[in-house]
Amino acid sequence: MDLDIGEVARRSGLPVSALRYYEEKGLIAPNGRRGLRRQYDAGVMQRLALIALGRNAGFSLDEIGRLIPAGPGDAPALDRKMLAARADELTSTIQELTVLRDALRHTAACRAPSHAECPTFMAALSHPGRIAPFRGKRKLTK
Amino acid sequence: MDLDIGEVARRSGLPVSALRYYEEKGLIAPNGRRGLRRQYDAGVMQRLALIALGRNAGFSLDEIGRLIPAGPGDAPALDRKMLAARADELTSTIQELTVLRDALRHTAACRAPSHAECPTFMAALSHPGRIAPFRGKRKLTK
DNA sequence: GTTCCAGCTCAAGTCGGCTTGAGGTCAAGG
DNA sequence: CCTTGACCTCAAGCCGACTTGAGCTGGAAC
Repeated sequence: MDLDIGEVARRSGLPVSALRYYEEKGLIAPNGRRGLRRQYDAGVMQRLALIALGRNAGFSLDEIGRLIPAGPGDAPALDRKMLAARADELTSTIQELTVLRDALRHTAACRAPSHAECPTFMAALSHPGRIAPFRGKRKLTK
Repeated sequence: MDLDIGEVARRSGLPVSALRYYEEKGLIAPNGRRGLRRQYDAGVMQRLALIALGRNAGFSLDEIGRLIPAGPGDAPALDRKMLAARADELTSTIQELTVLRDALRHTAACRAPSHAECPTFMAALSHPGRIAPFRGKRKLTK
């Protein structure tokens, strides 16, 4: 029992335009068509979940495409190396965010007359190498 | 002893084009000009550090502009409420990323013949509400 | 049999954060 | 004097991930 694109949109929370876009990018594909209409089988939902997972992990759609080629017989074949690498990156991202959050929290709470006089704040400011933005493609996710 | 834009670029790691762009957005301003050339005082470095901090925390340049108006006498006046709110958001972002990283790591290591047979993987997939992308402006930072 | 609705295609637009390019200015050095 | 190099302005372009709009189709309901 196949699903109309609208139904997939409803179930996934993604706009139909995004679904068509994903198709264009080769991330999903309808089972076939009924007339003009794309018909999806229920498995697409899992694939979308997987894509979302990837997006949340900071992969671009192109990377996701490389990461989860539709394996033969529909089980996505994941690239374990890429996953492990991203896991490591996430670890350092998490680390940075944690430092940042603590600094933010402290700064918000700190009652020094001027932030310039708060050592925690100043320490966060002079944290080495933090001025130039990440040059990576990490995005998380908009 | 004032700095040329090129010197600021060198010290901060930011391209000059980005510095001019920041100026256009009202985030930094030269001390004055010598001929046509912008001259910055050393304090700009701290301000850039602050901006970088904000970007890393996921604020847009516009938000940063609102967050750190150049206080009277050059000490930036931070909006403590906004900071606290973002700290809370960071906490949940961190939480999500941690779950994700663990799932990734596990998936990479897992030797089940197909990922479909790995319960950890499947659990990550069906984690509720994770399909639709965040609609916020969070970006982290590119 | 016409009015709808959901779907279709293709091209163009949007947004943030810059970058790039063309063309101009200016001080210092050979 | 003329070149070089660092800077200047302004307009346009770029990237990813979609969205929007115009104009079309095809089945179903009245």
